[in-house]
Amino acid sequence: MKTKTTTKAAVDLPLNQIIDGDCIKVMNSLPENSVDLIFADPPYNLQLKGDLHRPDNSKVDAVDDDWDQFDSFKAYDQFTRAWLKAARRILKPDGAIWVIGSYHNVFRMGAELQNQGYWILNDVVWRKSNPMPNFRGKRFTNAHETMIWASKSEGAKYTFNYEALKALNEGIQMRSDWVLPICTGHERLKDENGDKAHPTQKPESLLHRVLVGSTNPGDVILDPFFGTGTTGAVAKMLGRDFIGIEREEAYRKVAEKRISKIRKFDKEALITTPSKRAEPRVPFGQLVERGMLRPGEVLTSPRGQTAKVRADGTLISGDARGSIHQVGAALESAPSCNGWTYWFFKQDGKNVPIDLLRQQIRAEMN
Amino acid sequence: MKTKTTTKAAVDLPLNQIIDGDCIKVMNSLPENSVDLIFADPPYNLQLKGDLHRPDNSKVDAVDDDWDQFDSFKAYDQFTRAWLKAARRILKPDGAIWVIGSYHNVFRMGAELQNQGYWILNDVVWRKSNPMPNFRGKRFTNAHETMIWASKSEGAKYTFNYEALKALNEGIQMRSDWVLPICTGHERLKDENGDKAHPTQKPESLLHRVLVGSTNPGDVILDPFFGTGTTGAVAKMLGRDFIGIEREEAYRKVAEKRISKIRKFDKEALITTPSKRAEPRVPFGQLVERGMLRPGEVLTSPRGQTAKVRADGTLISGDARGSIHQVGAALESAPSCNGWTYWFFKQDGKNVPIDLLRQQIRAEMN
DNA sequence: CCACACCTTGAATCAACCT
DNA sequence: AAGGTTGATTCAAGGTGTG
Repeated sequence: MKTKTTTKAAVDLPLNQIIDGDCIKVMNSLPENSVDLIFADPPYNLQLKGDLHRPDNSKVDAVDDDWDQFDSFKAYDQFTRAWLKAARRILKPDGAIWVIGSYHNVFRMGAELQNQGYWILNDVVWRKSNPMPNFRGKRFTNAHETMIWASKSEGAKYTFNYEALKALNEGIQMRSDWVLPICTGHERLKDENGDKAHPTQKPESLLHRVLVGSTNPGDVILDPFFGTGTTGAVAKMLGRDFIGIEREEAYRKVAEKRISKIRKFDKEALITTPSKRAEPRVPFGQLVERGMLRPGEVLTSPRGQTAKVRADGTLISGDARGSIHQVGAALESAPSCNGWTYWFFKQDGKNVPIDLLRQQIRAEMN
Repeated sequence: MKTKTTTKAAVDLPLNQIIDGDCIKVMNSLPENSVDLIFADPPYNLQLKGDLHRPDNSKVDAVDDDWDQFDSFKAYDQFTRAWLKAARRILKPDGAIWVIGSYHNVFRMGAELQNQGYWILNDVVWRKSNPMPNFRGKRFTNAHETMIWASKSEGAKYTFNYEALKALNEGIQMRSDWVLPICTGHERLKDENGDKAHPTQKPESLLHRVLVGSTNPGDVILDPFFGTGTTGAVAKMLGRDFIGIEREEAYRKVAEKRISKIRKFDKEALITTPSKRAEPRVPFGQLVERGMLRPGEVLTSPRGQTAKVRADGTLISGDARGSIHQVGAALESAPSCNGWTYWFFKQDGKNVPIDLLRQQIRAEMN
């Protein structure tokens, strides 16, 4: 662990409190070079138009809060510039910042970080294991959000707990893409009506990884858009100090109650063993995309049936078309069929089951 | 498949060629509103101390202090602005663009796309299954790159082959994170010394997914940073036309040789799963006219609601009367309802959805 | 008690066509 | 150009209820 310059000012910080007010004004009132890490989850400026309904006609509870409304990109940029500047002033020279966003706002934040002299260390993708689908089938499922990790300036001696992260990842170096579920179940805070207390509550697992990786016990972590306090809760668990800023009273109240119930972990409890993953699913289409099978290539079955591969990973055999499983089932007049073991392709003059190709892909993934 | 406006200019395009020159000048020499898709993999630059060229080909001085750093971003932004503007002019109104980059440049590209009026549809993460590790253990393994998919403007009718992508993904909606290996092995092009011919050759699997998903056969795809021609190679395989622009002769030569060896896939293999919207529209009244349903016949819903068919192809159920969709929506107090799948009729004592009759009519039409 | 079916929900720039 | 009509469209978790 590296030693850092401790400024005299640090002792005057309002630690482990949630401050009421506009984050820019509050940050400007704090001493410069005084916090170790900033985690910021600012409004995304979603610009949603009409209502969205699911295929079952239920209505999606969208983010339509006032705090997410901006008049233009120009207004949003001005806001971003101001809070990033205020944040940079209070960061210690070897401090760092994390910001999180979606394609609506993250490009503007990233560009402004660079403009102000922050030094980007990584962009990290939070891949959601259970995202909301795209109901109308008009785009790709929006299945990730992007975080940017940056030091205060180029050459700064930022904190990176390489070994701890490697341990979190079963002994393998931590990558820039993290698969984590969204915040649901008991962790999701509810208001007195039983509705979600905050529309965009982040999962504690996300903050856990951020704080274990880029802070040390005793560090001061500031969150200028505190919301219902995930940053504070995880900081407290992990033996770090936090400063929260939040202007909505309802959110502050929920956060205070939440954090008061948190107990700091025992030191030994800090390390968790992640569970083993199931075998990853490999879509047949990937064999086509990757050129392991060519569109137009003919597959054969044990009973001599044939089918032709199409560019989208479906098969065609006479009138039957569909997935490897569907076409196999149709040809056998069976209710179902495992296409992976049913279909063979020619390799060096021999018939080989396509499952062999799936095994190759799985081997590469590990 | 939707029909698009075909401009007269399209016939004059230099199709399936690699054009020598600066991409901005070349794009400016092409007719406006003429290409369906642009795929761009521009220089990732930024810290390329001295390697950066302005749009006029003048060289940017080496940088080491903050002021020059700012100058370097400024020059990169100027370059980005210029080529994105040239690209937008030649895009058809319903055309789209894909750009790919890393955290060094992608935030600046994304912000500029938005500034110019492009409408971001998704950011897509290419998650590399075999990235290069971070050897020093100072950061997260840089295991992904980011692509941005955007239409020319808000409200444009961009191409999205939802069903084909879903088929590629084994029947599950395609997400915004794609796991694909980097380009290695036989696919990786070598020069005469056996070294890699291009430092950042993209895998064909990546382009396969992009082109299957966002173009149709016969579409024109332009790549302003053609390199060794992955875009052209995959376009040719998939029965699309391409236009490549590349100013390095060595890359052009490698690309030409590569593409000449490509064979287009069979027509049958190129057909991908069509969207249901593309099927011909059948008015419900036709079922009545053709005697498949008789006026007075009673339809039922899954929840036991009933309605009577009238001679003009409308339904009546209590006070509700109107189309199959309107009456269904009224009975369910829903904002909308697909009457084809909501209503059932009796056939041989069994309840059958009326959509079956529509399918019979459609089958006759072919 | 378990197994299984069913219901709810999540930072969303989510329609196309005809009159 | 605006407004009305047709009709296409969802995945993974977690919680709840029933047999």
